[in-house]
Amino acid sequence: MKIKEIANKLNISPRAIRFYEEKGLISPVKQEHNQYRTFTEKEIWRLQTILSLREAGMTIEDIKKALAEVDKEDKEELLYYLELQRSVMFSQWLELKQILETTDQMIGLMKQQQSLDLHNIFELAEGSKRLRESRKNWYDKWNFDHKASSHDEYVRNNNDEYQNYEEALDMIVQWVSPQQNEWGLDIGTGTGNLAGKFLTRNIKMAAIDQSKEMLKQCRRKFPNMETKLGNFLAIPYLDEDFDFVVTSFAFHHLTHEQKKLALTEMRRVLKPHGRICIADLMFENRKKQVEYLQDLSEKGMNNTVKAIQDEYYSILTDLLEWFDKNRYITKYHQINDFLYIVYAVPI
DNA sequence: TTTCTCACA
DNA sequence: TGTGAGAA
Repeated sequence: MKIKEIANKLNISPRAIRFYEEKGLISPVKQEHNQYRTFTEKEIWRLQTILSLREAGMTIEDIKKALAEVDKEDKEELLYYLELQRSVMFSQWLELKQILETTDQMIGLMKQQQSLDLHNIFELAEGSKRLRESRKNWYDKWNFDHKASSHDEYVRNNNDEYQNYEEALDMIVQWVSPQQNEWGLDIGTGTGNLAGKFLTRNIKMAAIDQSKEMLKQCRRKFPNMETKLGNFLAIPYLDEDFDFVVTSFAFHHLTHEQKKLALTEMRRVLKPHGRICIADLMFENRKKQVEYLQDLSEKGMNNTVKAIQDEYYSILTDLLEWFDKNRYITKYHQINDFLYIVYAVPI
């Protein structure tokens, strides 16, 4: 088939088809004598795929990568690209939503004061910008993709960071004690251990993680769990979706600023009565953190100091304060030196 | 008709 | 991320 025929068939310009070729997405054979391109069924299918992915908002470069996976017939990798795409779109949606909110607040201010209070508006804009950057600045410096295959074993054998692991997970299930028809979300699920505990109690669960390799393991262990690529700062679900949100041993990977954003995100995807349960490594308060780090550096354990600073352990009192401000009733329990479990129910 | 190239938004 | 014009 010649270029105009498929152009008509697919409702695009011949020019666009040549453009896709130029970008390396397709490579139709050219006839010897006149250099006309000829297209086979396979190429039409490929073009259709390109158009669909384009429709889904993928850039040419991303489509190129995705098509490479199609060529390799790697279903899982293609799925990953689609999910990655979805999570990117979700972040963009959240950003737009946030800009909308900021604008609404500005409109509100204008109406209230009948004049431009530049200072207020500047603060709003700054706040919005900070949130956006906070989202953008997240990256996986711990390389969880790399750790995925040995993660479960590491957890079992690590009596430091993952001390009382099973106990903590069981306690979350117990504290949340979900009803049969409820639906929960596990953020930073890793290989799905926490979500799995709910699932085996016949509770419908969604599990998200930013690492595709972790999710692979998770799907292998729990084939009927819903899994999605995503993170704390852009939870890939619509508003008011879940009855409860849980997370274990993951919250400390966020900076303090990002933690607040994450809590706001959790509240967004929760139904109004939705509850939150977090098990993680924390300091009881800021004073204890300072003292502990001082103590360590006096002992010359600078590596440990750095490790703890890098992991941004939560401050229990900060967390409780946020919940209090946002009208939650909380209870918490200290499991060991650093491991706490916090449970929050809206008033 | 189609191809290619250059410029343009 | 495409499009338009013009020459071959």
